[in-house]
Amino acid sequence: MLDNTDKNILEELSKNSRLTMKELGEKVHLTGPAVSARVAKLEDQGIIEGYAIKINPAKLGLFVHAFITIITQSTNHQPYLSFLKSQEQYIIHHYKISGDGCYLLECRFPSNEKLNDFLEALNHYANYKLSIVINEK
Amino acid sequence: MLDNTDKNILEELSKNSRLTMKELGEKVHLTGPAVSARVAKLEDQGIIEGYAIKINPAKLGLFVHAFITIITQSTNHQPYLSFLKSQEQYIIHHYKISGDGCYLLECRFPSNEKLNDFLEALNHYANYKLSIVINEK
DNA sequence: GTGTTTTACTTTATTTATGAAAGGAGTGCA
DNA sequence: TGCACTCCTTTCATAAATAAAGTAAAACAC
Repeated sequence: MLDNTDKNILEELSKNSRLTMKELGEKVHLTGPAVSARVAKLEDQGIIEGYAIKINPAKLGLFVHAFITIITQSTNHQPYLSFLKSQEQYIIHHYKISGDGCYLLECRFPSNEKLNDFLEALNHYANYKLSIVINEK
Repeated sequence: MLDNTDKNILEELSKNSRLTMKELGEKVHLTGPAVSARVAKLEDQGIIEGYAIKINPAKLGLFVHAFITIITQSTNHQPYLSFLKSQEQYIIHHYKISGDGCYLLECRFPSNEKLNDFLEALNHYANYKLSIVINEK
């Protein structure tokens, strides 16, 4: 399905998706139009879903990175889900999981105070276990 | 530090980082050169760290998305860390955390079989708790 | 209040990249 | 051998990026 050139294209675009087609072509030993056609194909196949930027969260004042495992008390998750919708600003990802909880939240907060506020509000809807990220890697 | 135009720029680039500066300019009501200068500034400030692609993992055959909480037995984490380095293909993120474990791993595997192989190997170095992602959101 | 500097922008002109079209090389197949 | 298909290159018209110059408004010194 994907040959080595395609894999190289994905790798180069992962590192820098704003390469020009000419630059990308040079990296994978193709001309601009050739690599452009391949990228279009990868988009059509849905392998490339989109193009995004990497933002430094600390520079935006988001200093606290937390994972919160949710254990809902009630079988009706709707109140919890509605609450979450009101807190979208802090939520990066929200996964439904099997294992030690019902959901896993990945969040970023400006401060421990805001995290504390969030947890107090959350506690009306669910129990939780908190993990704070100290470091990546 | 950031005005509304900058926030709009970050939002638009998060949705599509391959916009031309001319298109981006139209969205935030600036000319190409003006928005180009702002983006360059955001890069210099380290707010924009880079440009990446969103890849559909399932289309690359990565069907199993898992979070693994690591509880190391020994105080010497080095064997575990070396083991991880040999398994880089599966690791998306590796966080050092406070809370219910020492580390949190975010991984993607082609299949439950590969996940099982990974866990059996992992078990020589650490205890773990496994959460498998059923769904995002 | 006046003159100066700074900042952020627009306009213009040159350079560079994109994208469409045509053509060629290699592969599979009847 | 001849045909169809895929994937590529080359060429060229169009569009975008970028550098440079000029403008307008705000900040500041005196």
